[in-house]
Amino acid sequence: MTVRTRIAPSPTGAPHIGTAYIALFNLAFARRHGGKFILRIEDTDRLRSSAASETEIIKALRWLGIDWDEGPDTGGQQGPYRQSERTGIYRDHVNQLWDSGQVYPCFCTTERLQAVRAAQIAAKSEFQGYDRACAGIAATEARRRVDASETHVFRLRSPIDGDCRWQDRLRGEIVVPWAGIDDQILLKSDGYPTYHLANVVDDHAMDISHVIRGEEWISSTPKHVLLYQTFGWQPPEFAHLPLLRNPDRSKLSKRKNPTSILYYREAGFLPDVLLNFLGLVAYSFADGREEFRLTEFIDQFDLDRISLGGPVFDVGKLREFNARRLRALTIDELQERLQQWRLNQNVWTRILEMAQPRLNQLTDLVPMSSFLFADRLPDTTPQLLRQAGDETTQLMERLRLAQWEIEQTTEWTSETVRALFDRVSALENIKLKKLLPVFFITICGAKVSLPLFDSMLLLGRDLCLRRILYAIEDLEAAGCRLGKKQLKALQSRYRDAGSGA
RNA sequence: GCGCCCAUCGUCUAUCGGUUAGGACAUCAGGUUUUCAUCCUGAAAAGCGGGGUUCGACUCCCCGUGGGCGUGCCA
Repeated sequence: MTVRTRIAPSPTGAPHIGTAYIALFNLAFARRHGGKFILRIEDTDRLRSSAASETEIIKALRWLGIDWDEGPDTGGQQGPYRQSERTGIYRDHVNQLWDSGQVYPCFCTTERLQAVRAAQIAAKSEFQGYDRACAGIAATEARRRVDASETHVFRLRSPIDGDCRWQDRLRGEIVVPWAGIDDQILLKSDGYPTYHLANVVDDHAMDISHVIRGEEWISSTPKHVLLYQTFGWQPPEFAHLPLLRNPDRSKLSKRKNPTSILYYREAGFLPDVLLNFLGLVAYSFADGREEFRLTEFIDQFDLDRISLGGPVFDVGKLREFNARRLRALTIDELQERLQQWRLNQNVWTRILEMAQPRLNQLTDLVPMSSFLFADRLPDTTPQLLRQAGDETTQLMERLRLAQWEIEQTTEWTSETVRALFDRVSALENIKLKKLLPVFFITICGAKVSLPLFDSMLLLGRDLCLRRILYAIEDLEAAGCRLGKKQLKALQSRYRDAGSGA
């Protein structure tokens, strides 16, 4: 059997460090066994998916040195590799199951579903999920309503008793009672497939032999196993990797850690070090080696050596690995790395264009632009407090709004940066000019600096986001915490303004 | 609530029934260095609890406990 593995990111935001982690193990396993590694874009969420995010994910993975044999950008025999371009395939498969009665249209409204859910929670019902209200609608009646273009989804009939069992490569047999699994939606009312359908159909169509993915998928594996059964297909081998964790052991999240791969690039981490580090969480070499290149990782890779405890992503240890690698470089190599990063002619030209009108002596240049080459700035709290005066609540709110805005922005251009600050100033009902000093301090470290938006472009989205988060962190430590209610109110104000997703 | 997954130093981990429980990062102490950093040496630091199985359990089983994930027309 030919080994074929895949990484299947959803392009709904910044490229996530967890994607790289799962990708690395899939890549290594495929290469180790002379197989193929595939990139498939799971853009079935029409609302949240974006082409910009897909581009960023591809760029980020390539920056790390992760390469795939087939994918939306490289092509391949079993494409297309973007699920939005395969909707016809999913539709055909659902129709096939509809004909055989294993799938049925469901006409329940979102409101009814919410009500059912709320009632189940209120009644402390053991079963929580869809009540199968539409499962009993007569076939002819269902057909008629669908033909009449009544809004509907398609659901898969699931067993109501017995157990679903399968072998996980790393965890052995997993047994899940069917009773806890409801009739899953396969096709949404917009005609797009859900993850479950698209994933199974594509893994089969693309001859994926091993599904190596995050632990968060274990609980939906029965749905996938059921789909393979229903289609009469041989399921792939499953291996569920432990999830990366925050220091508090919750699932790695952007609120508590930098999770964007781009942050690590912008903040001066070497791609090979980051990849090396990712190969060390949840995994160890049989000979205890801790420093390695990708080729060495592949050569010795053994899927069964993965450990199952959820590893904390320790940025401190990553930094130390990065330091060691940096120090081991020759000066020429170091220069090369620096140029690849940000210290190059092109960037300097852009800086000079901004700096020239502000220069009195040549000596002004480097101090003036040093913030463009830093990760964390010296504590900006005193400056921010001075700027805010008594209005510290407002200050915190503005930082939060900017944070949320940046998190929503995947395209990072002068237009989008400008637009996000326009939205914040509209939301706060003040002029942009009045709003910006706070962000000059947060991003540039001083109220007086090089132009903010262009600086932000140079720094990159995720580093700017980090600086805002650093500022919030520091201010909170200084006692400027927004109350739970205040934060909630701000959130709903933000949502109502229509900026949020 | 229900279901599932997991459990060794603070953190990442080794150990696949018999070890003084090993390494790495962080921490601390000492040494080298014009400062600092590097570098070297050393120290402190762990088997969640309770039952079994066994001549012998970190290792296998069960029950607790703790953590995580899932329970979406998100993936």
